[in-house]
Amino acid sequence: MLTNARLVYQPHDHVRSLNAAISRAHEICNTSNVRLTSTREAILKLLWQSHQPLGAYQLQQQLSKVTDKPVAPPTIYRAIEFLINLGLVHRIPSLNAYVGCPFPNSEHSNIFLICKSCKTVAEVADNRVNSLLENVSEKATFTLENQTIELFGLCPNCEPGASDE
Amino acid sequence: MLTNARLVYQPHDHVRSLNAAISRAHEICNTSNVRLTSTREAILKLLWQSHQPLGAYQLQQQLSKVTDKPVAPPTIYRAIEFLINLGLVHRIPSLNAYVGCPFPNSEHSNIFLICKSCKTVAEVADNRVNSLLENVSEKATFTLENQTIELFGLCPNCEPGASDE
DNA sequence: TAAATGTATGTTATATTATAACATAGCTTT
DNA sequence: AAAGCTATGTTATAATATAACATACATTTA
Repeated sequence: MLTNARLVYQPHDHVRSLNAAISRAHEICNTSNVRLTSTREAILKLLWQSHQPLGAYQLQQQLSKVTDKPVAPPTIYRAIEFLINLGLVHRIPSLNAYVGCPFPNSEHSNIFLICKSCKTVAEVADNRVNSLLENVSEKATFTLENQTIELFGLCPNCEPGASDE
Repeated sequence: MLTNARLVYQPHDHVRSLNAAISRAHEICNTSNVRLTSTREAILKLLWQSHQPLGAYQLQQQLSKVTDKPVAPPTIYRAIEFLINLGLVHRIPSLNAYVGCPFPNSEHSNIFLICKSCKTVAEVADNRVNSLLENVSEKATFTLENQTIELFGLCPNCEPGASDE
């Protein structure tokens, strides 16, 4: 099982993990022969810095601050679309919001753990889920192509019985 | 495994299944001591008649035709909210659209099989999925409350190798 | 190096989805 | 029939997303 749950739920070195992730993203773009322009990189950074998913208009505000000039929605949506196509970012449909993918490039099952209290989103990939859903689809004679799994509940920090409360 | 896949994917007697479903809905409302008013019932019928999920503004148009008078968005959203709370209707977040639930009242896992081609949505409930996701959540120390699982692909009627092509 | 081409961004307007706030109507109990 | 609750009507607007066309920037080719 692949997950960023510990990373998300615990304090950690943002700068270091961010730099690694950005290098990784540049590699991925080079491989695909596409450009990680400054706008796209900025959006990706904003998303990776936040464990809460960000909406397009939140990104607009934040990008506008960073670049110190106005930014219009299409700019944001274009960057998001680009990043999603590369698997660097995911959309959380029930929140109309976007998160950086912690393990880009790997085939995975897109399971999001969405905390109802603090809105933090962790991502999990588990092959057993993939095969079970494959099996469920087959039984219904449905040809599965991809999936989005949203789990709502409480993260360890917001769970009433949490140790540090 | 509980599913309406056969019903959805094959021709069937709409009127009969609709009447049964409406009676069922009335029972559920009586039990909960709430009212299935004519607007609410009309919305529910529209959703049950369609195997494609309907958006709020599609429902607005259709309801307006049925009742032969203008209907404003809040009317639709209120009815939808009411029906969702009773478990009679589900929202499909990635489509911003709504479907009638084929097995209201039963605890289930909300697995939607969404056909990319014809947009038809079937629903499946499978306890194995529930327990696996429970397990996945535990491993991430996440307390699971509820979930939405959207599977995208091709329904049997749209699958290239379908028998009746 | 300049023209040609393709890719990315800027800009304006508008579509689509959803909700807030307050007024009116319609049951239901007393 | 008055009071209280639930549901609906009405108007306005918020929040999310895209269309369409103009401009700029990058990359190749001549």
